[in-house]
Amino acid sequence: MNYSQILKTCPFFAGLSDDDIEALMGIARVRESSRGELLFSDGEKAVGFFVVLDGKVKVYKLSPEGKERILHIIHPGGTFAEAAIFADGLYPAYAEPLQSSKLLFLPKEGFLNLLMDNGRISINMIAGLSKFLRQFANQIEDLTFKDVPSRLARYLVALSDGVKASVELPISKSQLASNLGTVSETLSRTLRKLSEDDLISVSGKKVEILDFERLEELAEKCKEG
Amino acid sequence: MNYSQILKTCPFFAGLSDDDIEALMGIARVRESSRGELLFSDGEKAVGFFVVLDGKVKVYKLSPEGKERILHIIHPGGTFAEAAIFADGLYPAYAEPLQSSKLLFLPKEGFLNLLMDNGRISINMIAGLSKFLRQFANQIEDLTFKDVPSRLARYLVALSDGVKASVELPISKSQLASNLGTVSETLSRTLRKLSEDDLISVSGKKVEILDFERLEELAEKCKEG
DNA sequence: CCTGATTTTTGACCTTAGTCAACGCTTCAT
DNA sequence: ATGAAGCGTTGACTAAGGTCAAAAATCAGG
Repeated sequence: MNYSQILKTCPFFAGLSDDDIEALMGIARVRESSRGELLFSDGEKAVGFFVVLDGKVKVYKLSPEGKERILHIIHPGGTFAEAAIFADGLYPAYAEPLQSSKLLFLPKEGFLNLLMDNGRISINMIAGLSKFLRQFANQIEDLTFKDVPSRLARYLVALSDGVKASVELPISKSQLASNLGTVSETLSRTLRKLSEDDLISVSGKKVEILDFERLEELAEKCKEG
Repeated sequence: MNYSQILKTCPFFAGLSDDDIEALMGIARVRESSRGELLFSDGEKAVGFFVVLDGKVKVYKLSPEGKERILHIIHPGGTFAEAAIFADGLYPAYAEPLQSSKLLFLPKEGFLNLLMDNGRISINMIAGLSKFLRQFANQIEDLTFKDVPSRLARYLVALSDGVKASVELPISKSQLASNLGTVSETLSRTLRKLSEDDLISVSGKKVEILDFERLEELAEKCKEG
């Protein structure tokens, strides 16, 4: 199977010429990793970054008590730890697959050389980082301005793409809780509350959106708003 | 006065050759702006980004009720909105000087062209974005794991550089509250509590650190930890 | 040195959401 | 089948911190 094809579909490498892709593949290594296997730890020296070809990876921080806070969930086509090989050369969090995954590993050395003389790749990388930055700014905004019901509503609206009436949660509810900055108990209660208000109906991982209008309204709403 | 000299001292443009700097200056425009003057708004089309030469600029989000949450405070040498000209081409927040400031404006068009064929500038930019990303990840971590006293302690420790026994708050207390993700009332109470515990002593913007040891401990500590 | 404006502090109150603990439901391996 | 382990749900309790309102302190002009 041809990994170059997969690379081309991934936003991080969009718009690259065949030569560029070939250059990238020249330094990349494929790596298979199974659920729960630690890819790297917070504070570890960063030797390269990853592209998810298949599967799902969580990137998370750990509190001293061992409670985890998920920063992102990376789906196929996404990259992670690309910021680490710059900043201070240390991985900033933990990473581990949520299921068996196929990854592409890009070693720091080779990649930096490539960047030096390929403006296209650099600009893509910059654009990708900018998007992350945007996401994080939104998360911070949410954490300060929105309560759990709003954050959940926003998540569901985003997941539904503004159209689908029925969505499937791509991750477990406790993972979702961690990603929304809350705990599973609260998420559970909140899902129930939204159900009781006839905004959604939940059965397992399947969530029906009953009242898109009001759900979106809730997503926009702020604390005490 | 020579702005090139200032550019060279600023991390974003570190390590650039004189030619690079000259190229940058060729496309840059100097702009003076006074306290409270809106530089750009959330959602506005991004036509370029800024370097702070002198003064101080706040970048913030607004809740629908008009409450502001400060995302960063930019000091001289710092840049802002550089992510905006990529991501989706819109400014992601509001920006306005906290005092009369002198800024350098880099227009999007010219800057992108420069990036295309200057690997050094690209890599610097990538490194800068990575650092922001790191900061944001830390903020998210803090908001989920740490309570207000810890966040304040961390802020003070950072401000003191681990040495100075006495620090001067560079911004007003209500601005600081917003930056720490809380409100001025809570910040006020927290400062008082830390004073009563003899960790610090406050008078106006001047904060004496009385017990560095315990303050650092508090900064590390987590909710219920 | 007043005076009006802004910032900071304080007090009383109340809501959100986290903790702890218990229990139901699956799934999987022995 | 039967524990064992993991996830999800529920209830009772608690505390951190936000809101509102008002006093106190600080600052800037005239």
